[in-house]
Amino acid sequence: MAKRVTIAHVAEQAGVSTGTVSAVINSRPTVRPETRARVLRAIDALGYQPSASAQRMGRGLSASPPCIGIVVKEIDNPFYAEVVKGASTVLDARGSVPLVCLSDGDFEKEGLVINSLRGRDVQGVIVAPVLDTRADLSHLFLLRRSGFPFVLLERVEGLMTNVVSVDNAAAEREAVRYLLGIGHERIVHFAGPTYTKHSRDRQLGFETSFSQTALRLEEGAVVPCGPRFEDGYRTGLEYFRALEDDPPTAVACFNDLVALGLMRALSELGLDVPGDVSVVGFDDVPAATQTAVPLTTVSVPKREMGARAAQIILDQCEDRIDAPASVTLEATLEVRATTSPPR
Amino acid sequence: MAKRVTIAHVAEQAGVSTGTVSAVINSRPTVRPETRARVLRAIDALGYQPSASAQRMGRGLSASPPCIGIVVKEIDNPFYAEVVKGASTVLDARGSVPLVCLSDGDFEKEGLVINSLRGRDVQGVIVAPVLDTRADLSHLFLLRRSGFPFVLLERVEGLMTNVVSVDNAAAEREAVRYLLGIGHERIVHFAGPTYTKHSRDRQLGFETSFSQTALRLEEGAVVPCGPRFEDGYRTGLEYFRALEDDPPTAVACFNDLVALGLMRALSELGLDVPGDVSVVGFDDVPAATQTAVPLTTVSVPKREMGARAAQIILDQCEDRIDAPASVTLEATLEVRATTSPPR
DNA sequence: TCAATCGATTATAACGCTTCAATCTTTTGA
DNA sequence: TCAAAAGATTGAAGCGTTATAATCGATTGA
Repeated sequence: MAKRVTIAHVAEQAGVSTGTVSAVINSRPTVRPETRARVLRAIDALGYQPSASAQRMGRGLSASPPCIGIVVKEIDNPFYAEVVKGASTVLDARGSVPLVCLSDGDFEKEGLVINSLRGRDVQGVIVAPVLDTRADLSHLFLLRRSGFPFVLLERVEGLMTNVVSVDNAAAEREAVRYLLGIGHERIVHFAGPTYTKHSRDRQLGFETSFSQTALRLEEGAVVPCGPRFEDGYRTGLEYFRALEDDPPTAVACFNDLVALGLMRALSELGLDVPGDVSVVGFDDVPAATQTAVPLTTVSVPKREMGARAAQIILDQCEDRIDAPASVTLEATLEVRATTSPPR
Repeated sequence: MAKRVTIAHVAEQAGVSTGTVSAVINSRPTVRPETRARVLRAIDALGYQPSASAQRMGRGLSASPPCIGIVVKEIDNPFYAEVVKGASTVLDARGSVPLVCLSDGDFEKEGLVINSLRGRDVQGVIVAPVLDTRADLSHLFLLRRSGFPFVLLERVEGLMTNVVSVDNAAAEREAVRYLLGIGHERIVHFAGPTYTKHSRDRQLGFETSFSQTALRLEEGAVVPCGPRFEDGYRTGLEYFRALEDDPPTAVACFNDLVALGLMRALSELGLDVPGDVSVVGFDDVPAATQTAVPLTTVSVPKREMGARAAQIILDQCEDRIDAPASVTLEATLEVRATTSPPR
C-alpha cells in the first residue's frame, strides 16, 4: 500500500515550502503564477489529496468541507433512494454532496457509522434511526448533547432534536377509512415487524380506524407479516389459502413491497385484484406505478423529507442555530387501480 | 461561542495526564477503576466530546472504522444496490464499512466525489465509471498514476487498472441466440443510451448474434430507447402501435427496467406476454421476479461483482500489491416466464 | 547609493488527540 | 525485608494541515 502523500512531499517535489503548497491549495492570491504552476504539477504527479481531518485540525476545527452523511437502514429500499434524491437537490444547489452509509437495521452499527462519518468531517448527518424495541438509543442522546448537527427521519421518545417525519398512524387511518368508505367491511392489516416504530404506528392507525364506524376491530384482523416482498407473498399465500371460503375483501399492507408480494400470491391463487380483493400499500415507491395494475397506496413525500432534512442541516451549519426544528409532513392516499368497492 | 473543551481540560479537572484520559476514552484496560471513574466524572462535568478529526490525526489517519468508497451513477438503480450489498458482506467480515457516493452520471462530479472520498481517508474506492462518449476520463488516469487503490466496474480503454466486469456483448448474444433457438425470427432490440459503454456493448452483442444463422440483422431492428421504465413504456407504446399489423415476436431490452416498461405498454395494447411477444431483460434486478409474470433476463452477478471489487481493494491495502487485477465474470441467461416459442 | 517599501516565500507554532518508552507504584515471592 | 515483577501513569513525540511572524529579494524614491 502506498504511504499517504502529504503536503511535505509535494513541497519537496516542487522545491518550495509547505506553507506555499498550502497557499496554493487554498488558492490564496499571494502566490506567483509560476510557483503555483510548479506546485500544481507536483500535486498532479504525486496524486496528492489533502486530508480533510488535518485541514480541520489546522484550521482550528471550524471550517467544514461540504458534505453531509445520510444513514439509512438498507441500501435496497427504494424509499431511502428517494429521500437521498430529495436531499441531493438541496445539497447540489449549495455545493455539498451526500455520503450514504448503511446501518443494516443494527443500532450498534448505526452508532458506529455516525461516528465514522463525524470522523470524516461531514457537516452533519441525516439518520433514519433503528427503532428496535430493544435498541439502545444512547448514541443519539450523546450526539444531541455534543451539539453536532443531525436530523432524524423519525421521532424518538424523549429526544428533543431535529426531526422530519410523517404521521404514519394518521395516514394509515386515512387509507382504511377510504376502504370503509367504499363499502368494505372485512378489512385486514398485513403488519410489518413489531419492533420498528413505523410498523407499530401504522398498525395503530389501522386499529383505530374503526372507532367512528358501526364496525369493530375483529379478532385476527392484524396479520403478522414482515417488511419485504417475500413476506407479503408468503403470508398472502398462507392466509388466503386458509380462509378460502370466507376471505376478507381488502388488505391494508405495511408497505408497498408487502402489497406487491401479496398481489403476486393472490394472482397465483386465482383471486382478482381489485375484483376479489382490494389492496392498499404504503410509501408509494416507484414500483407501485410500474406493476401491471398500479397500486393504490399512501404516498409519503420522500423527496421533500430528504430536502427538508438537508435544509435544516445546512441552515444549522451556517447560522449556528441550535433550536431543534421539528417538521411533520402530510402523507396522502393515492387511489389507483388496486382498490374498488367489494362485490 | 464557547471554547472547545479538550482532553487537556479533562485531564486537569481529573488531576491526571492526557494520556490517561485518552486511555479511558479508548477503554484501554490498563486504567485503575478508581481513576477511570474520576476521569469519567470530569468528562461528564465538562461535557467533553472527543474531536473525531483529532482522533484520526493522532491515530495516523489509518485506523478508526476503516471504510471504502463506492461511487455509483444513481442511487435508485437496484443494480448498484446489489453491488453495494455484495461489497458489504466482504467488508463486514473485515471490519470495514462502505461509503456510497453519487456521480449522477456526470464525469466531473465523479472526479469530485472521488477526491472528496480520498480527502476523507477511505482505504480505496469502487467506481462505476461514467463512460459518456464525451466523458473526460483524465481523473481516472490520474488516480491510477497516484497509486491510490481503486476498482472499476467497467473496463476503460487504455487504462490498466483493477476491473471487475461482465462481458455484456457475450451475454446479450446468449440471450438473442436463445430466442433464435426457440424459433423467433423477428427479434428487435430496445437499445439504451448510445453514450454509455454498457449500452453499446449490449447493442453490439445483439447485432452480432445473427452471424451463424440464416437470418440477417434487419434494418431498424435496433430501436433507440433509453435506460428507464418510462423509456421502455413510451417506446413500446409507439413502436408496437406503429407496427400493428406486423409486430416482431420478441424484444431484447437494454435492461430490466426497460423490459418492465415495455411489458406495461404491451399489456395496455392488449398484447400477451409471452403469447404474442417474448420479452428479455438484462441485469436481473429484484423486480424481475416480483412482477406478475417473472421476467426472462440476463442475470448479472451483481453481488459477486461488489464482493470481488471489495476483496481487491482490501487485499491491495494489506499486501501492497500493485499489479492490476482484472476479473471478468459470467452473466447467464435466466429463463423465466416472459419468453416462449412464437405461435 | 542607500534606505524604505512591497511582494513572495519560509519557518514554526499551534490544533486535539494517540501512542509508547520511561517512570513511578504496588504487589509478589523467597 | 528487599529485589524483581507487574501494573498504572506520565510526558513528549508525532499525525497533516493552517496561519502568521519573520525573512528574503527585488523595486522604488530621493
